[in-house]
Amino acid sequence: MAVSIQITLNERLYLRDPQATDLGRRIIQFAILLIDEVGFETFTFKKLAAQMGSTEASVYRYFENKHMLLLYLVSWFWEWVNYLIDINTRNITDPIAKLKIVISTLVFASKENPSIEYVNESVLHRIIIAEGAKSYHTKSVDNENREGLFVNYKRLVEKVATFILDVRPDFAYPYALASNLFEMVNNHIYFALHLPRLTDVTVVDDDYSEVETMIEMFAFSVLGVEIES
Amino acid sequence: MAVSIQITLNERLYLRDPQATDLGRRIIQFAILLIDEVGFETFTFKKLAAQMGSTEASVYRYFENKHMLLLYLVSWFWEWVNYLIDINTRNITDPIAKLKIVISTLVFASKENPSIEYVNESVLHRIIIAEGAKSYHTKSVDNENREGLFVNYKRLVEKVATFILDVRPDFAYPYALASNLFEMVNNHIYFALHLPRLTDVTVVDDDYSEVETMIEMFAFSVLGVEIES
DNA sequence: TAGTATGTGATAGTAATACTATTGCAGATG
DNA sequence: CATCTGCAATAGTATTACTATCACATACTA
Repeated sequence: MAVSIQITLNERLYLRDPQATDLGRRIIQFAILLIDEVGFETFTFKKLAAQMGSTEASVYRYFENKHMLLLYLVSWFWEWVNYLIDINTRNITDPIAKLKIVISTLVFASKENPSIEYVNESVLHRIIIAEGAKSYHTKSVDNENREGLFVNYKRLVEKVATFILDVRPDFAYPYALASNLFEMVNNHIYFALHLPRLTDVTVVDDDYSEVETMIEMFAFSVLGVEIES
Repeated sequence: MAVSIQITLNERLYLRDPQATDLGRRIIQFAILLIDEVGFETFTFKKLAAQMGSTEASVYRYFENKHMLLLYLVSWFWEWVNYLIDINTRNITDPIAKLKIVISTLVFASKENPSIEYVNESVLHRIIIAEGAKSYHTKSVDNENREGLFVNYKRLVEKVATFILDVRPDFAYPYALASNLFEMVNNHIYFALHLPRLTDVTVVDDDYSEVETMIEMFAFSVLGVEIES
């Protein structure tokens, strides 16, 4: 069952709001599937239009180019994770428990329930893992950052940083630890699948629990907190 | 003064060995400068040839495409770091000291001495920081990994993993910690420069010492080792 | 010394990519 | 009834990512 979530994103990410029209939602839906299938570099608006039974020009009315579309998807994902973390930590007061929930939400994002019909969150998670870093590794980062195109991610990192400070108010690197948790989760899922000699964890049949255990161990030992297994 | 270092790389990275000819070395030299200047996505062999006063077709005789050229540069860089680590840890027996040297070598790689005339290591380091992740975030990772195109990086991670085990033989995640150190160094230098709200460190005038301090703190607290400042 | 392989430059050409512009039409809205 | 919105269709351009061929200089080889 689809819960009605309103994901609010920076208007500069798109030319026309894809959430507002049928074609827009189909663009999002098929873009996720196609990028996952062929990879971001070989993905083109022409191929996307062909898959959707629409035209290249129509897609260009929604997004300036494929990079903006990627930025949109990435922002959408982090805003969604942000929402999940809010829900999952509601009524939780213990800061350590909250941080554990953040980690498990990150790792198991794709398995969560509240969903939007036209977004396949599980496939989108794969895209974030494989292509997410490309969204900010460009010559235009500084301009795009100035225009607020990364706010969703930065806000999320900020939220986790405050959770970290709740655990240890004197910790010197709350933002770095927070962003590192995000990067590490994605990287080690990717490594486990493609470059296993760069990690110690394994992922079999979409079971990411080893990643969760490892990230917890890293996070809490950096924070000097003993956790029971 | 240029020390004669022989950097040995997988032959499948190139069509013709760029280290062996004058044109080849010029390709490497100018490619590093041009990628740094315009970014990898807008970099083309045509522009490179124009800069060098050569032709597109000549560049294509050395590298299959620009992705292979990036793989070459990345491999070259890690092999060079590997060499630096070997030199810097020679005669060091204390495992903690060795790990510290690894971290400072990583952070200050671009400032190191032994250099090769046609490679601007400092600019190359910037490329690795900004574009390095793109070398393995492609649909062809698995094939390229099978062909051994990532061995230099994997061997380096393996070496650091053994250093980590020297510090703490019972540590459960030596490879993950090692690869995370590499990723973290690059990420946080990049964040400090472009997305400062994702980190706590600052980089002013190419001074990466805050990054070094932070990475040391992370590494040794994960390993449960007290370090004096 | 003639012959051949190697490295490079020059030129040309193709298919795909990354767009932009214009027209026209159907359905909803005022 | 007029107009606005969303969308499809068509066309066209500049650039990208190659591939192929030929010519020429040098170097090594028989």
